[in-house]
Amino acid sequence: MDNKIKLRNAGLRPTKQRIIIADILLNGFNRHFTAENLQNEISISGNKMSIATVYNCLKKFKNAGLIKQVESYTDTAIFDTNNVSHHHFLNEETGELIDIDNNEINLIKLPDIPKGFINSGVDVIIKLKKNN
Amino acid sequence: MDNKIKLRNAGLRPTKQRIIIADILLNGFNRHFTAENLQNEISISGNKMSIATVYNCLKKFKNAGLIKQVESYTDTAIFDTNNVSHHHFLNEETGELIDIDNNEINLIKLPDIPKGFINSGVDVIIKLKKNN
DNA sequence: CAAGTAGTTTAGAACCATTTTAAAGTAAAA
DNA sequence: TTTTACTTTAAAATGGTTCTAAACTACTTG
Ligand SMILES: [Mn+2]
Ligand SMILES: [Mn+2]
Ligand SMILES: [Zn+2]
Ligand SMILES: [Zn+2]
Repeated sequence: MDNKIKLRNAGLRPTKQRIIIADILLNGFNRHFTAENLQNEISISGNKMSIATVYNCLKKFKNAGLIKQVESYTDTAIFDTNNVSHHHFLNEETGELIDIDNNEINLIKLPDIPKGFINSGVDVIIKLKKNN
Repeated sequence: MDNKIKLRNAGLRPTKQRIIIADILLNGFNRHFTAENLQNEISISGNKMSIATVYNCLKKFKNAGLIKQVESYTDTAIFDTNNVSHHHFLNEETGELIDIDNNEINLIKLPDIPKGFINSGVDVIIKLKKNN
């Protein structure tokens, strides 16, 4: 595999562990996974890796732009006295949320809903950063 | 306060603790907060409540429709081999995510961005539930 | 190649938000 | 009033993630 080279190009040392992970992840098929998912696949591939290393590698891969992490917006549970359906601005610096009325947003084009499912709600988050 | 009545109408027993929380939360001003935020405000109001009770009450309030919880989509960190900006379907039953290309979604109307900030990215999550 | 050094891996501990446990307390029902 | 179901609580448990610090390994320099 040229995953060794992919790692080098990304500015990462091609360690044994990183190559194992690159072989699993960087094969052209996109997927979502947790650290634990990945550790299991590493086991299945006949290797063994500490969970700390799995997290370390994922962080490096992410910072190098090889993968992304799905944004979560909230480390801790956030409650909201506004119990009407609405969207949010997210101040990326502070984590503060600001309500957006549903009628302030208009989604003109929606993707086809996967067969067998129905749209049960759309959430829009507009991230904010300071203007200069 | 008629918060005792509000609680009754919501099908909740108006305990001392629930009334303290209702007095803080259900005053007509909307806000976002964590369990810890609320516990602090309870202290400031001259009362004392265990964190377990704060969580218990928030869960009850939520199930009764008095407040909402901001959705987080992920209890655990989810990584994504698709490192191009994109949106997601969320299977609410399983937590599974499915990619949506950015060009599959068109936001025709956006709210005014708060003064001093710029839009640094929009995330759309379309929740899915089983059809029938 | 050495030898040095900077970066990496690891087991295990720590962290911390949230949930569970189980016992004591309280509100509503009978 | 007595009973029953529900609620509160301190403390322990849980579980994902990060930290610690020691062993290891990839790269650099001579
Ligand atoms: Mn932590
Ligand atoms: Mn947990
Ligand atoms: Zn809100
Ligand atoms: Zn994705």
